[in-house]
Amino acid sequence: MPEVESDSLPSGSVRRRPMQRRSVARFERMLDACAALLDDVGYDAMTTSEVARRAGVPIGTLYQFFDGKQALARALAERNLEVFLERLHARFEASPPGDWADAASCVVAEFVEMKRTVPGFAAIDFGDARAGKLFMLDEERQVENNQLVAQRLKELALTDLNLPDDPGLDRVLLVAVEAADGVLRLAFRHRLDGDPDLIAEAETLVRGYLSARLGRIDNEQKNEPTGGVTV
Amino acid sequence: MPEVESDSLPSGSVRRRPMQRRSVARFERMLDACAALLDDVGYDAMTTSEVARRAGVPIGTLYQFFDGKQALARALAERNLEVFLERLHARFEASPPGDWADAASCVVAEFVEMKRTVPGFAAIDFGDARAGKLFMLDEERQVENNQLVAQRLKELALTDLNLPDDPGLDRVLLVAVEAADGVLRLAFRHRLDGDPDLIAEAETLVRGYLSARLGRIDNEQKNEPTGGVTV
DNA sequence: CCGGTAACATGAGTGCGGCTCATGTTAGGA
DNA sequence: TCCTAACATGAGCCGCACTCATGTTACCGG
Repeated sequence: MPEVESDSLPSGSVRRRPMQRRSVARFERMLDACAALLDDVGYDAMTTSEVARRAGVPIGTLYQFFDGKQALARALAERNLEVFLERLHARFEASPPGDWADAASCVVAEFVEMKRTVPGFAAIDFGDARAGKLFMLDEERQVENNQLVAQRLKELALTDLNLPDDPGLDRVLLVAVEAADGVLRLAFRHRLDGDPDLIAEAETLVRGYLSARLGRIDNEQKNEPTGGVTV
Repeated sequence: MPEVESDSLPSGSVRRRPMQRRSVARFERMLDACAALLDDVGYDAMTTSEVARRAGVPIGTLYQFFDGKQALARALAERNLEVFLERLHARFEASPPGDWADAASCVVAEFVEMKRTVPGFAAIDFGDARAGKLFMLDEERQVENNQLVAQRLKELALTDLNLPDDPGLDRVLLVAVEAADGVLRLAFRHRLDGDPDLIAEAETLVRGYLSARLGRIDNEQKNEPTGGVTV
């Protein structure tokens, strides 16, 4: 019988979620070790046995909780996504953006902050499509990666702020997330702190796209539902 | 085919380039087998021994020409990049685009055509950052992936068409390529022929960005050298 | 307090796939 | 015709992801 808490994280990537208190700490330690190792040597050179060694658990224990190396990274990415959404929530409450473009700037800023401060986040973030299968939680509907991220961002934007909904909003946000993610990953490839020019460019790109697609909130032009970007 | 051709491909990813005629055919066969296998099972499930088997060569021969599995994929990606640039050149000659936005549409169209017709291209294209190290040809300057693609596209656009150059053009093209690449990969993730809505959206995204950044050719506004996108 | 059961723990071992290397064969020039 | 370098070969090595048989601890009903 369950000793403690309700599962806040999606459990699609873990083999067995710790039920007793003693194993909860080990569970987190394994994720921490994974994150540290990702920063040190990268995903390919990371070995599961080294993760286990750094976490101070035998290799068998690791495989009791995670389906494998990829699932381990996925679990870390899921934890990071929750952290990201929490931080974004706090940022939205501190100074609520007025339109989608400003909201996009918030998202970019928080993403950059995560890259700079959260262990393992620079090496493999929740949008990372490494092996093409992170976040493929639902085999049939194939919800994965940035699609999930975009979904969560939409919910956050529609509840926290009450930005206007829009037909096709899902696709627009998905495209924006995918594009920004690519440029931002590029910005952090060669510089630990991120290339500021490329970061700015990512923000410009997504702001321009969202403004053109969803319109400013002050002059809401709801005509041209599927029209092109008129720059 | 000449006996000994000048190396048109960058040789950074091959261990030994075939000098004698007999080995040239095998070289290509190995790349073809790699491409077919990528389509069949994907990169992770692809084994070098199976590539060798399908190409009809012993495993040792494969490793005489390629540094390893990753280098094999990289060599294929390099070959695909050359094919892509040739096709793009032909497309430009057939109907030359007038500005950067139209040129971008050409690039997107040809990229989609490649995804649909070239074996292995859907699974791993030249912009694919699988393992994060494709096209890292130059260890010191770290020229890789889409950075190289953007470079080649710039040369092609400035020579074939004579579009106006621009300060910061390199970065703008790099961002455009990275963004479009991400969205297009998404478009082809779940549909062999590509999601037409997402393809259209990728085109919209990059057209809008380039128009805002580089301006239309008819009203060339060279003011605001580093200014934001005014949508 | 005492079993009983399920969660938890352990690490030697297995299978597999990337890659090597010692040895043999062919091509092309002098 | 011989010599050298390019080419060819496949059994085997090595490292790593992952398993499994066996043991230990926590929790609960009685």
